[in-house]
Amino acid sequence: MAKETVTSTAVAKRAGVSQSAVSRVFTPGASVSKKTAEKVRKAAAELGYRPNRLARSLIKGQSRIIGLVVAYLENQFYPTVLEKLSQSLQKRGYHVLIFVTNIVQDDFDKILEEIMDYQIDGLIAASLPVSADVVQRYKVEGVPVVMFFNRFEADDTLCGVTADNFKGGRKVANFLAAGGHQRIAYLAGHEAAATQIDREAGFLAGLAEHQLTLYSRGVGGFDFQKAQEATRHMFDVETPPDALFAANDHMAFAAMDTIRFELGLRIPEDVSVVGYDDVPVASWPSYDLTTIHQPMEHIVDLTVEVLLGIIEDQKEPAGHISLDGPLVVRRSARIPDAFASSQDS
Amino acid sequence: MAKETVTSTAVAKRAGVSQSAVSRVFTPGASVSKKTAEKVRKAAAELGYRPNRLARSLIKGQSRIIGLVVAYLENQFYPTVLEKLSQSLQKRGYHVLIFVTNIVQDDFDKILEEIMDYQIDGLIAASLPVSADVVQRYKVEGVPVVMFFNRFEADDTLCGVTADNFKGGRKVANFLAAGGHQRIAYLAGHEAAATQIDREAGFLAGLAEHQLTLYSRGVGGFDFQKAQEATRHMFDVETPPDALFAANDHMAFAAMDTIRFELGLRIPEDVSVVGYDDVPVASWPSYDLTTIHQPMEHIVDLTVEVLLGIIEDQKEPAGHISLDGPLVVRRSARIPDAFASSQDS
DNA sequence: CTGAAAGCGCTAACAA
DNA sequence: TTGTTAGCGCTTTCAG
Repeated sequence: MAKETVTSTAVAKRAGVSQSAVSRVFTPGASVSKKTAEKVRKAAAELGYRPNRLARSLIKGQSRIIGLVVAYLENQFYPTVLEKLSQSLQKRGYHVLIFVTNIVQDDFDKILEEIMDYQIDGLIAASLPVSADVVQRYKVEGVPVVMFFNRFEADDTLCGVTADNFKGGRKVANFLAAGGHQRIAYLAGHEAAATQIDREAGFLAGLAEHQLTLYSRGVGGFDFQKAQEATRHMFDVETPPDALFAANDHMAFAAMDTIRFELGLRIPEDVSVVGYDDVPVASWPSYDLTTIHQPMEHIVDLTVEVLLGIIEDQKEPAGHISLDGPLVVRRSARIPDAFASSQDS
Repeated sequence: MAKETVTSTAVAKRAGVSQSAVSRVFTPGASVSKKTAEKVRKAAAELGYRPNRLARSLIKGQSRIIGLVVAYLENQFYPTVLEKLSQSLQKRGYHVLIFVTNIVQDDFDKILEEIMDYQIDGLIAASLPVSADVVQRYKVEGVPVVMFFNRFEADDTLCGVTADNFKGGRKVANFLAAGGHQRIAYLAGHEAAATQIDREAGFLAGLAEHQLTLYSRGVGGFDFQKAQEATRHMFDVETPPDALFAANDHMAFAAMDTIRFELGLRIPEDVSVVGYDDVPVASWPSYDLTTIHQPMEHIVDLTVEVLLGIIEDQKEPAGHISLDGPLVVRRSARIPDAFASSQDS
């Protein structure tokens, strides 16, 4: 019940050594004799002593806390990322202070300030539709920032790891073109979002390479309901699209449900649907969605590595790294012969 | 670039006041003259000063950090919970240090120690299949612990908020019985899990009230694939079940996919399926799952309230609170006349 | 290798 | 209302 803090001084007294001796025992590379260490360890164990990280942080000027700012947590994609990230960081002795934010700008600024107050050692920002300079400001304040699943402006001073959304979009275009589709539609995400912009750009570029243009375009804003509405709208025409590329899986599911259950069309016979992300649900039989796989584990690993590289080894930020992800061919879209055995494109 | 820490002393110097004056300006209920406050604010702004929370925490003995330990992050249910929780806490000036753990016991102990090192003000543990006494130990050390989505042993000293899983299970039994089902199967989760045990107990109790017994039982361990296998197994008999209650939605989806696409049975004509949780996907047209709704927001709110009550007002732990959740009637299960308009049971 | 002493940046009595 | 003075629990010189 009583929250009596066991301090290093208490341990020192009990072990019959100085307080600094205790400190040394709990400091990895310090020089202590075996005998002292033993005495101290014993006393510490008896008292249930554990060093106070806050006090240590205050001195060392580093907290071993990494701030994580995420928006869009409802996205099916994040849980796994969070898990990986947190575990990966834990393994290296860091912990994650999490901040969930809406997309509202001023919120974001306030949150960022709050984070900084914890003297975090680094910041990871995911999927923030934020102008680079907001983050920039904090980077200048001395806190390394790595972004991921994000978009990077021409600004080369920020570093980040991301999937190559442009390439991914183009892959989808190739795939759909190879499938002989004639009326290809695109279901866009949140217009300002990094991923949205790049995926669409890549997709359009890919179509152009095949002398194709977009048949129609709807905006789903990465939202299930909005995606459904947009789909209805795009298909409510004399000759509906024969293929649809959704900017992420979440919207692809929405579209598929609408196409099948409201419009009564068959997938992939009448319409091919392709998504982006390869979230777990994509492989569920009900959807069996053809989609671009995000090399998530790889992205997370790299993000951690880059960030800790900056923090611990003063390494220069690596700039933008973008990782390629394969097209996972399932059965929601017509399969061209060339892709018959699910290979990458 | 240079990470020069702006301290309160620097601000004091610039404002021409004492360092403690600066401190007071940034301490909510302190007495400072308007004039001083202004001077200090100005100087602080110019220097870009923000108080160092770590230093403050060291003195006050409280960090305004809440530890959150979660297992099973892959469950579709958590993202939303995390978001709500984090935002709710942020609003009250606390932040969340997150720890993701596997179900391995010794891992858990280590993690808990690490958390404590941050001098967290409170701990929220979600869905941990952990013996009460591990957490107990920490509670004794003076850190309030609230668990949620969890199970509570007879041990009444721990407090927690949870959905009333027993009642929920019984509701499902009533519903299925009212639907005239004769061969009712149950798809169990992780055998040791809190939710699993209570839901099944309630379900069986409910069946008994209607002179029914379980037709068959499979174990899916809250895992998609395992749930599919268990379903296959349960239905691979001469006369398969005509109703299936899955211990959570995730497994219900797995079961539905197997029932429809592998077994070629119709839902709900041939088999009724009911889940538990009411995750977002449950309302998607492909599944349209009848399920017990978890009053998640309510649970989260209450959890925060209880925890902060203990921390800030020294309130006595409230013991176990369990919240009732309604049955959401959709179309994955035959609808008895009595339930025709989707009401609670 | 070890103890003494000086802080890290801040809050909280205590006088003034 | 203010400045002065102790620390919070720990790390880190600096002598010894």
